[in-house]
Amino acid sequence: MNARRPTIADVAREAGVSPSTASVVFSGKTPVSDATREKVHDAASRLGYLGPDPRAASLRRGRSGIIGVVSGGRLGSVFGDPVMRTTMDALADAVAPLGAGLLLVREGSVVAGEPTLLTAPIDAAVLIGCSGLLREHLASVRARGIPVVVIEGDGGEGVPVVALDNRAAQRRAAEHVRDLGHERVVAVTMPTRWDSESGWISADEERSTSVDVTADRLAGFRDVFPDAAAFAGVDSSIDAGVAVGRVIFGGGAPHPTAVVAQTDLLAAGVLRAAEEAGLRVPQDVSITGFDGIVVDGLAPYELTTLVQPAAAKGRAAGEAVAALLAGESPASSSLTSMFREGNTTGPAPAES
Amino acid sequence: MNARRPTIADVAREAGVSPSTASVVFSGKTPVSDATREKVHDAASRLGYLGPDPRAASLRRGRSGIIGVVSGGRLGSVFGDPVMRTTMDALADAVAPLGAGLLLVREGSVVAGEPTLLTAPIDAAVLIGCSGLLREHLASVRARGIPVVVIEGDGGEGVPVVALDNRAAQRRAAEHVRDLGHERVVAVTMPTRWDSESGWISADEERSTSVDVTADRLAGFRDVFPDAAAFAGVDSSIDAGVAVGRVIFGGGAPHPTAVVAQTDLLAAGVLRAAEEAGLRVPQDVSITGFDGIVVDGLAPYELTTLVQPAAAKGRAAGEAVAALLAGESPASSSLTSMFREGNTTGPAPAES
DNA sequence: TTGTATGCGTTATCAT
DNA sequence: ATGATAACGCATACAA
Repeated sequence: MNARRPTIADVAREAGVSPSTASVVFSGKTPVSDATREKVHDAASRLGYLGPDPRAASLRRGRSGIIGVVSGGRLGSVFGDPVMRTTMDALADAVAPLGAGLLLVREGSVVAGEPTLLTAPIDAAVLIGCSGLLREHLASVRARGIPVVVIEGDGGEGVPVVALDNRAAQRRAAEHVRDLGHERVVAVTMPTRWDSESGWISADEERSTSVDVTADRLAGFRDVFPDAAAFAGVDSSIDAGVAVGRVIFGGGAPHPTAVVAQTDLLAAGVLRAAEEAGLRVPQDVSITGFDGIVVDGLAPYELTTLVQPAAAKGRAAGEAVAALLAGESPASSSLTSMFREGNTTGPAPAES
Repeated sequence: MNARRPTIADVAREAGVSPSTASVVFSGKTPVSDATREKVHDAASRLGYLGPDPRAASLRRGRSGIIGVVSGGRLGSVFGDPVMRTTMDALADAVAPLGAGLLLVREGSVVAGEPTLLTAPIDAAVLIGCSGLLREHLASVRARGIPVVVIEGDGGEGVPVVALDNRAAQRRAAEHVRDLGHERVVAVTMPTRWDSESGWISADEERSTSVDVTADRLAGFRDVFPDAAAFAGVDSSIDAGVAVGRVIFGGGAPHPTAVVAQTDLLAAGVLRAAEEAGLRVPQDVSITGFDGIVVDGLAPYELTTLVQPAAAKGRAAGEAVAALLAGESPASSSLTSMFREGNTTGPAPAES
C-alpha cells in the first residue's frame, strides 16, 4: 500500500539500472541497448509507472511545451469569428511539431485568480487581436525572457509581428466605393475597445481606439473618406451588423448609399438590415466587407470584400515562435489581402 | 553581466531575509510584516526579479494551474458551434478562481509531436464531445491520478459526467413530429465519427457510432421512428445542413414531410435547402432543431427546438473539476433541455 | 513573524 | 552504452 506514485528512480532501481539510463529510455535522447530498454519497460509496467512527470520535466528542461495565446474579449466572441478560428487552427498545427500546445489566456482576466501571462508556465506567447492596453504586461513577459509574437498589432521594439495590410486593404475597398461615385458613405467598425459599446464613433473615441485592427482599418477608410461617419458594432457578428444597420438605415435622414464594413460578418448584418428597410443591394446601397470568409446563408449575395490569408497568419506566427524558441530572431512578416469584387457593390444611385 | 535570471534565493539574499520569507512575500500564504515585505519587493525590483518561476512552482506544489480540454476534431469545427463556445466560456470562468487556465488538447493528435493528455502538465482534464476512441487514453490519465470530467459522454467507472438528456430530449422532438401526423420523417445527424463523411447512415454505421452525442440523440429519434432514414452531416453547421437538405429534397422520390435535425445549425441549413426546393415550412415540411441557439439571420423562422443549458454545462464541469482537485468525489450531474415550439413545425400535409 | 532544512522528479553533463 | 552527480527554482513542515 505505498500511496506514493512511482518515480523514475524507483523504476531504475527495480530494473537494476541507473536513473539516467532509465530516463534516457523514456526520452530516447541517447541510444540504449535493446536489453536495457526492455528491462526498464518491464520494471515500469510492474510498478505502474506511466512515464516522466511533465511538471518535473518542465523544470529540468526549462520548457513546458505550452504556448499562451492571448486574445481580447471572451472566448465566445473571439472564436465566434471564423477568421480567428482558422488562424488558431493553423497556429496549433504550426506549433505542434515543437511539442507545444495552446493555452488560452484571456486579456484583462475576467475572473480573479485566473492565470496570466506572468503566472502561467508558458514557453512563449502569441498575442492576437489584442488591444494596446496589454503593452505593459508585455514588458514584464519579455523581461522574463519569454518570446512573444504579435499577430496584427504593435508589440514594440524587437517583437516579431505578423502583420496584415489592414490599412491599405481597407483603403482599397474605400477607393472602390468612391470610384463608383458614392459620397454618402458610412464605416461600420469592430469595437474600438474590448469593453466598448455599439454606437457612432466620436472624434475623441476614434483617436483613442485601442484595438489595433479596428484602428488600422478605420485609418484606411479615412484615407479616402476623411469626414464620413463611423459606427462601431458591439463585436464582429452578423447580429451586431444588423443592429448597426437598423440605426443607419432607420433614421429619417437620407440613408448612406454605401457602407464600408470592417468584417464580412458585420457586412452581412448590415446587408440584412438594408433589406429589412426595403433597400436593394447594390442598387440602393452598396456594401463591402473584409475577411473573405464564407458567410453561412448569404447567398445569392457575394460580398465585395478583401480576402485575407487567415491560415497563413497562424502559420507565420507559429514559425516565428519556433524560430524564437530556437534562439533566432525572426523578422516580422507582412501578409496581404486580396480585393474581390462581388455583387454587393454598384454605382451610386442618381441623386433623388 | 550575470546571464542567469535571478531566483528567489538571490532576492532573499539581497533583501537580507531567508528564502522562505521571500517566498511567502510573493505567495501571500502567511502574514509578513510590512517592513519585510517592502525590503523584499525593493530587492526584487533592484534585481529585476519578476516573481516565482511557474515551472518550479508547479513541481513543488504539484499543481500547474492548467486544465486540459480535450475535444474531437479540429479547433475550427469545434469552436464553430455556438453551444461549444458558450460551454467553454463558462468552463473558463468556473476554473479561473482555481487559478487555472484551459489548454487545448486535440484528440487523436493531428500532428506528430503534439502534446497529449499524457505529456502535458495538466492538473485535470475535461473531455467534451469526444468519441469513445479516447477511452484507452483515459485509463492512463486516470492511472496517473489526474482527475477527469466528461461532458456528454461516458467516462467509465468513477468519472463524473455532466450529462444532457440528449436521448429523452430528442425523443420529445420526435414525438412532437409524430403527434403532428408525420410519417415520412428523416433524421439529420452530426458526424458519427470525427473523421466521417456526410451521407446516409447505414445500419452498421449507426451501430458503431463513436460520437456519444450523435448516438444518444439518434437513439431518442429511434425510440419513436425505429425505421426512418438518417443522414449524417459533415459537421454541425448551416452549410452542412444545406448540403444534406439538397440531397433529401433533391431526389425524385417523395420528399419527407418532416426532418428531425440534431442541431439548430443543421436544421437551419435544411430549412434553407427546403426553401430552395420550393417547399414551404411548415406547410410542406416540418423541421426541428436542437440547442436553442440564436441562428443569425433565420428570421422570421423560429425553430421548434430543444433549448439546452450550454453555460450550465460548462459551469457544472468546472465545479466538478474544482471538487476533484479538492479531493472530493463529485457526483455526476444531469442537465435537462427544454422543448420550445417555434413556427417550423406543423401538421403533416394531406397525402397527395 | 521569521529562519532552517529538505525534497518535489527529472534530465544534462561528464566520466567511465 | 551506461552510471554518478548535480542542479532546475521553489514552497512547505517545523523549529525558533
